[in-house]
Amino acid sequence: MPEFARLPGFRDFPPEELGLKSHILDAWRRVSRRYGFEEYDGPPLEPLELYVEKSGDEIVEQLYAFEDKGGRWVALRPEMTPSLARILAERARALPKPIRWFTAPQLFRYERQQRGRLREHFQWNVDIVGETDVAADAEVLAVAIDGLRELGLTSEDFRARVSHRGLLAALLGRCGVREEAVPAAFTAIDKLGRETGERTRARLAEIGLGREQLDEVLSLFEGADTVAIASRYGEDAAVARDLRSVTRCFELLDAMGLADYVQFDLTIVRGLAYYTGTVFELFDCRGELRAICGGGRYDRLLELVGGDPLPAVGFGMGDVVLAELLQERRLAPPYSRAVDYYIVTIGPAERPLALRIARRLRDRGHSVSYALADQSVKKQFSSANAEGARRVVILGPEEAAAGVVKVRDMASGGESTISLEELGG
RNA sequence: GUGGGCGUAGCUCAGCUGGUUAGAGCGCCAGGUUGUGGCCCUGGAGGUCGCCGGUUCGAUCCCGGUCGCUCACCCCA
Repeated sequence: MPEFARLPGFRDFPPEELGLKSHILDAWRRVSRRYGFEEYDGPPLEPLELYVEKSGDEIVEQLYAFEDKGGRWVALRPEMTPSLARILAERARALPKPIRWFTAPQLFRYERQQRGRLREHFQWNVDIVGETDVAADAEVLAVAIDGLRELGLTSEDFRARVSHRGLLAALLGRCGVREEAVPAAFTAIDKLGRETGERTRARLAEIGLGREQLDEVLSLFEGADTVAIASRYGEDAAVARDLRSVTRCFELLDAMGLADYVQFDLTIVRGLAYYTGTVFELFDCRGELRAICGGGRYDRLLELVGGDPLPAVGFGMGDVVLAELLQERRLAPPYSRAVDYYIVTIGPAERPLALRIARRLRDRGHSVSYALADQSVKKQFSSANAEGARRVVILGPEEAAAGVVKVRDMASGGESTISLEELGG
């Protein structure tokens, strides 16, 4: 087979494959700009240190890292947020707040590939920096939702599940979970629904929860909505504060007409350590695919990377799972080629004139193709058809002598004779 | 990193419990004469049957290893 095979987990994008990816990235960019976000980018290769302490163990274990010829340890970027943090550390002070930035970089991870998870993908990142108000949380959620709506998906297809880490931590505290045990409890809760109830109970028991505490913790996730939580734990100041934030977030999304797309779900935790407040994930409604999108508020990260303290909220959405969902719902655009004109010459004598005509058409912005080698007229028409030509310009000795060309409309088959001046302007 | 399934032309797949020149459809290329596409007809190219080794008189078919793909686990950006 091929002597030079593709690296595992990497994709080729021949034209018929590139179409879907471009469709997705184009939609992302349109929606970003519609919300007033500006695009940025950074280097695909970064110093390894940028990730080793900020990104958490899982990411570091899966880094594509190596030593370069200058003896520097470098890594292909596995996520964009550290680069964003560095860029902002340099210039955030001079930027008007809030900062609305987006990007769609190609990211890399060294991990065995599986469905929806390759070693390389394109990830849409949208962030609002410099705004603590929960309106910013609602805003980025709306961008994520609109990104999917722009591609034809509806509330029948996907849903955003929204939670709040501060709220969950406060509730766990009320249930008797010690502060140092909260991260472990987060991990256990994150797995709710993905593994058996016994397994979760065992995990929670391991961190020192007694039977009653355990039952109370689990009851938090059994259909507990914001109203139920408020009535039961509302007297707790931290719970009340974060609950107000969550409630307001839903009110804002409702006002934006997106209530059908969001639901409160305390089991959403997210793996990354740096999230501080709102966290959310977008899933397909059938639950067949892994999360389409994940994000949240990370108010401490930018100062950890060496900048000023700056609150931030954002999300990442990958192209791989999304492409699968679009294909399943038959929302992927069909592959097609198209060219405005294909010039057919009857004989080699007409080629110079054909090239002059092509020049004029292209200068006016039309796309033009033609056979590069002399071929039969039949073959040229066949190629015109294969290339999706809307019109064919036919140029033979008779036309050349008369200073005209024949133009055939490929869809209707109708032909007309027009002068060279008329065609070339 | 762990485990399961798969690996035959560019693509989708056949190949009857191992037996001589490995097939089909689609795609591609060339024709169906002299200035016209999509349909149709004819022909052609293209495979060391992923790779290495073993069993056997003989292996695409059985066994082992390896690589790749894939699904799940782990974990999740």
